[in-house]
Amino acid sequence: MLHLFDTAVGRVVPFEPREPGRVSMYVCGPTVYGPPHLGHGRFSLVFDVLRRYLLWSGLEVDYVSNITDIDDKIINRANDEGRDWSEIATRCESVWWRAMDAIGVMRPTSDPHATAYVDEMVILIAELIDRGVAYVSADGVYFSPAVVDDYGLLARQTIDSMQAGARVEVAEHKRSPIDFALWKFVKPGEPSWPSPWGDGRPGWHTECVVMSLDLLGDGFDLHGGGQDLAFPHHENERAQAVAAGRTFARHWMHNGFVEVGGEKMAKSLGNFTNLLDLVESTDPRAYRLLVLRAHYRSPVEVTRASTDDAAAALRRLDAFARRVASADLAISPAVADPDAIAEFARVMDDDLDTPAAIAQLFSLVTEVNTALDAADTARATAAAAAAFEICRAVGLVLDAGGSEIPAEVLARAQQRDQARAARDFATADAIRDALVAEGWVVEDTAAGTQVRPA
RNA sequence: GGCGUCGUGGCCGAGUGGCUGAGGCAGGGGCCUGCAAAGCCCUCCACGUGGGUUCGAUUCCCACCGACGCCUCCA
Repeated sequence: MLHLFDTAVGRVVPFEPREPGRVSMYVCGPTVYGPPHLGHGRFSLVFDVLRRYLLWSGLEVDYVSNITDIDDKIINRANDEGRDWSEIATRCESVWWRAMDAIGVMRPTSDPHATAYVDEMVILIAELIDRGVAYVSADGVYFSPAVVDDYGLLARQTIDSMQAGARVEVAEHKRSPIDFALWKFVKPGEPSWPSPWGDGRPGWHTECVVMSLDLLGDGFDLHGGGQDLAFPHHENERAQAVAAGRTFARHWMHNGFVEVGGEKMAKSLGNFTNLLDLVESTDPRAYRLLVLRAHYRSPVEVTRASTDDAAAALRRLDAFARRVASADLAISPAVADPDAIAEFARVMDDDLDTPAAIAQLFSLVTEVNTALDAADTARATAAAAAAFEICRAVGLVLDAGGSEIPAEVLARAQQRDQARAARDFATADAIRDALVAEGWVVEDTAAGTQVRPA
């Protein structure tokens, strides 16, 4: 059975779905006001891997990930650029999906938008006011988290110790520094929606509460996101749900940061790499491999050197895939080495130990290569099938070649084989040198000269 | 100030109270090859510092040094 670290209890615990055989998960998606960066890419990959592993394990997965399409940052950018806020949101959202597709992240089962849930948010806010845990102030409606007994659960801090913090500003309209806005009254030039307390727009933390509960129901299985979302965002979501008498997420999962030069990558720090820039400058699969090689809770350093390193590792996997393809083995999930599959499941079930799984994958590659060298087809087939199962479970797509090679190039490869057969190595080498100079990788195999793009 | 994480070889990055330590990349040697490439085999290189607990610590505890994160912008 899968075990995951639960932020709410601070340790690895069994992950038991509310409904056997079916997992409901909610992953906090982006606020669409700018290009996605590597940090967005990481959380998307981490939860994509979890989702695929659950699917691979035979479970159904309801995967909800929101698009925050109304927010201060969107409005600010719209004002800066003299555009409509919705235009910013729409454009950034399309860039978001392009980036997700590029790194091979499965589309969510549903992708609710905050603006489509304003009515539901108003209902929740009214409920919180009725219960006396939220109040109307001069500039909006605020929530008092102090009423929630275990507030600070996800922050792993008590309210008192948080208030000792120097950064907490006492906004003039709040009763307590830790209170947060559920509803912000409209200011000139801002988009707004009607509410019983005045026109305005929702605060950030409310949307995820209504959307997750609406689409996944009370007591859904897992709520996740980047570590910086644990507090305040998730803490505040949870506080609202609890205060409204609802049962919220059963399990909380947060992934570690992407770092650059040992420092967190963040838009606010201005040290971010645009996700699309990364996938355009290197093999997009390299980022997935890089993320898989680190444990999801550890920070991962992403530099040109580390992506190049991952790309090089990928070349070994692709070479393996090509070799298996040309060996014409009868590969299917059914013939996968059961011991290898059991070992893979064992390490993945241990808090998603993808580094161990990747290590195992490379061991299987070596095993297959050795078996093929020894013409041990049975061994090679079982190990290769297991390796492909691992790849499938973590969403790693290997390239077994098969791309279109121009007939003219194939003709020259044939000429080279003829020259080699005639032991005319000068001609053979000249042909190879010419092909290499044109950007082809040339390899000799039992089946003759093989050519593929470099 | 409060809370917390981390410090592993040339690089990335796992892991463990003792059989000495995943994996990848890079480096060296060998096998294979007409020569290469790919592949296989072997190999160099590590547990921040100082104490403590222990028969034994890289792994547990304490201190220190250093890095980083959260304390309502943040994936």
